[in-house]
Amino acid sequence: MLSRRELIIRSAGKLFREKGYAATSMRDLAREVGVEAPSLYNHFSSKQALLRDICFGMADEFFQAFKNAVENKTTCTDKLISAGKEHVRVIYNHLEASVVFFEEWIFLEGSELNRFKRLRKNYQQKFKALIEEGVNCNEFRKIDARVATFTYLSSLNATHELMMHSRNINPDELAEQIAEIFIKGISRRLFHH
Amino acid sequence: MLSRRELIIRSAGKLFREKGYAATSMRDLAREVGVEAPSLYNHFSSKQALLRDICFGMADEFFQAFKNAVENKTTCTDKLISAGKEHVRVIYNHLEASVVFFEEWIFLEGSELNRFKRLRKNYQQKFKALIEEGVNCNEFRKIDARVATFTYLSSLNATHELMMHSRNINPDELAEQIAEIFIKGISRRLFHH
DNA sequence: CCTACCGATCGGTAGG
DNA sequence: CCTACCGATCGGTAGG
Repeated sequence: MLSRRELIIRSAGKLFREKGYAATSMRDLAREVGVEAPSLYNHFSSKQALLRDICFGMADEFFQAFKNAVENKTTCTDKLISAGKEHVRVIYNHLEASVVFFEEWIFLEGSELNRFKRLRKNYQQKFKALIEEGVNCNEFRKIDARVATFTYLSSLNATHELMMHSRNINPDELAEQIAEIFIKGISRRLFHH
Repeated sequence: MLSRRELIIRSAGKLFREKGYAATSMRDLAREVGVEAPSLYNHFSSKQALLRDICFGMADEFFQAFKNAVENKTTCTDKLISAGKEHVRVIYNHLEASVVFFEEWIFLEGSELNRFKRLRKNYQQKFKALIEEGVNCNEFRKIDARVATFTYLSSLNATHELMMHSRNINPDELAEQIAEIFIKGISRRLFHH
């Protein structure tokens, strides 16, 4: 059973993804939920608070997923593959909210915007550190870690478009294909399975 | 010298990127241009018409760039590298408008939205065809061309974020690094320069 | 959770 | 290119 609060936040995620944060009115959201607009304010103090909950909730998911991904893994290659898989699985499990996380966070206001940017940078940094470590220990060739991080993460993030159009896609296989291209692309040797 | 029309469209591109289409008002745009809001309607029939011009103008740029990129190239590898470079150069030359092209096209209305989606699909298809051809002639290994296309294009598109933050980046080098990772990642053999 | 309503702002038009 | 202005819609509040 979904609590009312949970229902509102999911509906907001759906609408923010479909029409964008700015173009979604509280009346649109109320209609989707099945109440009158002012009733929403019994659960959330503002439209901004809804966006905040979605964006930072997703940030938590991604950080948790990364942590689970890298434990019990030894090589940078394995860590990067696993982190990629977990990352895509989070997107798959939250197809609407993840788009809000990727594209609507710019509507966060004031200090929350800065806090969000820091979290995002921090997350990217975790991937970058793995790539740098792999370069240092000769697992990967000498590449620009910043560019490689962007390459990998943007490919992983783009999976939401693929998965949105065909829900019966397997997120694990998808992540594996992307990871294989990327890892092969930065490896010193040919890649054997 | 920029015509008034050109100035308006550039200002619109800047604001649409910064705040999004829906959150940018014609009054915001008028202030940026230095006129009163109603004066804008002497140059454009509506806010929607501005978005239309930016989105389809950028589509033209990308198609033209692709055409230039592949002529006089023989292998799929060379074509993909060259197309990647030209793609990134278009982004570099139109840093604001390209973000509108990537993220604000969802606010296109009615038949224009469908026309835009078709163009976009068509452009992706050109990359996909190169990858499929490369697989067929054994230049690349047996990969899912759809996934590979998304991987490559999303990495190339992400360069706008990198270039926005440091304008003195070299778009050619950036594209080359991404292309090298990607081509190596899908190649049958090790890649030699 | 609702009805009634607020001040602000929106895209756009009329008329000059 | 401007001033004056339109009807519609916005996020949110008061009060019950």
